[in-house]
Amino acid sequence: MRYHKIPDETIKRMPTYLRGAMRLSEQDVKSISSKELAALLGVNPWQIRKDFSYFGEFGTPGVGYNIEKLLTHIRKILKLDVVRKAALVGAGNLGSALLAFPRFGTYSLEIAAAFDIDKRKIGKKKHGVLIENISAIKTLGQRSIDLGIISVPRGAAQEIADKLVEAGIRGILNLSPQHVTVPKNVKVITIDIAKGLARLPYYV
Amino acid sequence: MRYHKIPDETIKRMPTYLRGAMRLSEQDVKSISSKELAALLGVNPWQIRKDFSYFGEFGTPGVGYNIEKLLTHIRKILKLDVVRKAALVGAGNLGSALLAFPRFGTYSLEIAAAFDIDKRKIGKKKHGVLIENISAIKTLGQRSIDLGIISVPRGAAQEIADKLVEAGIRGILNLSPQHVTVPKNVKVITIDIAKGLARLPYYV
DNA sequence: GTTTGTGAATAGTTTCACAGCA
DNA sequence: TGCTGTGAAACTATTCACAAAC
Repeated sequence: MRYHKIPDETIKRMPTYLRGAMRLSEQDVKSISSKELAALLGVNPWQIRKDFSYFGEFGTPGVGYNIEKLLTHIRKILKLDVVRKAALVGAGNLGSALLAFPRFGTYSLEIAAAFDIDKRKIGKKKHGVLIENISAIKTLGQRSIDLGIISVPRGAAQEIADKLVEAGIRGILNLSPQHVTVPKNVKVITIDIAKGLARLPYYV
Repeated sequence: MRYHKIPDETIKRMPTYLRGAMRLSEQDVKSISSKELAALLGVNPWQIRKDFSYFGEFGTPGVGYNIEKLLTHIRKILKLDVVRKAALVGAGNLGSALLAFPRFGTYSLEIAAAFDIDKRKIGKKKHGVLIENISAIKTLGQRSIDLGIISVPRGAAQEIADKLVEAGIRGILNLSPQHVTVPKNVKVITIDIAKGLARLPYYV
């Protein structure tokens, strides 16, 4: 394909394709057609082909996509070809659940630091990660951690976002139901679980 | 506005507007302009006006939107004007975190039942909700619970979805990283937290 | 003067259909 | 024959600009 801006929707689907490729790799599958991969992931075959085509040709007509090649490509595209370290802020119920998440490893992601305001938690380990004082966020710059996860109550979200930005964080996963304002060189992705559930009755 | 199909993207934004209106109501604000509401929520004013316009005229030119009217309208649109009961399946780390979630109440949502496969958890209460045996899912139909939340490991997701559908559940929030197939009269919304984080390095 | 509601213009995304390659 | 890659068409959503309402 010539030159094209890559649709954001395509980027949103790439982790799904990565996960699919990982699964197939574990099962020692060597290659797969867009049709089979589509069935596995619950999407359309032409959508997969179009998405992949934005990044150049990596399939073989008549055969399909080589799994190992797919893995390498997608990891490079998503910049997940090296382990990415993230800092978790807020080790409450949701935060603790994230520390125990086995899924991050699939994407070469690692929660390398955790922070909380609660003195009873600070200094203790949760799922192998030491809980540090919020004030230590400023040391993140020297620890090659450039992603942040906000799982604090709504009222504290903006303040934490500011601290993370100041510490040199470049991407934030915001799990609070609060819009946070950041400089435009920092990317924020907000996921509000309650909002997902709130949308369901409409369709029922 | 004449007749128009409502964009799904509009529906996705409605819970955000509802949350904003709730906050303003608590602060005893009586009315707000699209511009002010937009600033509060981090969206565009014309987007808000367009979204609202799909449901008829509920603003006053020169003044703005009446908060109480807004609340009533959005709740009715999202069918959140009555309390909606949901069943949680999987009371592990993430599931337990959801049981403690204060946010669901904001949207008139209530986790009214919880199920797990682990015998040590069954019969005990977590955050006020009794953990029942997975086999009791079939009783949901008689308990006026028509929403389900799946927070079980990937491998069990489809099986749980099937059980929920069989019990008469109409909407499912799937928090596992697994595509689930359901009859087309059932709506599934999948939220994969790890996928959100996995997308961040791309933008960094 | 201020702010809504909305047709029209623009932008973005998905789907199709098929040429071209293995 | 089977499957990819991709322009073009169809569809969906966002942004604009301004008439009408307060």
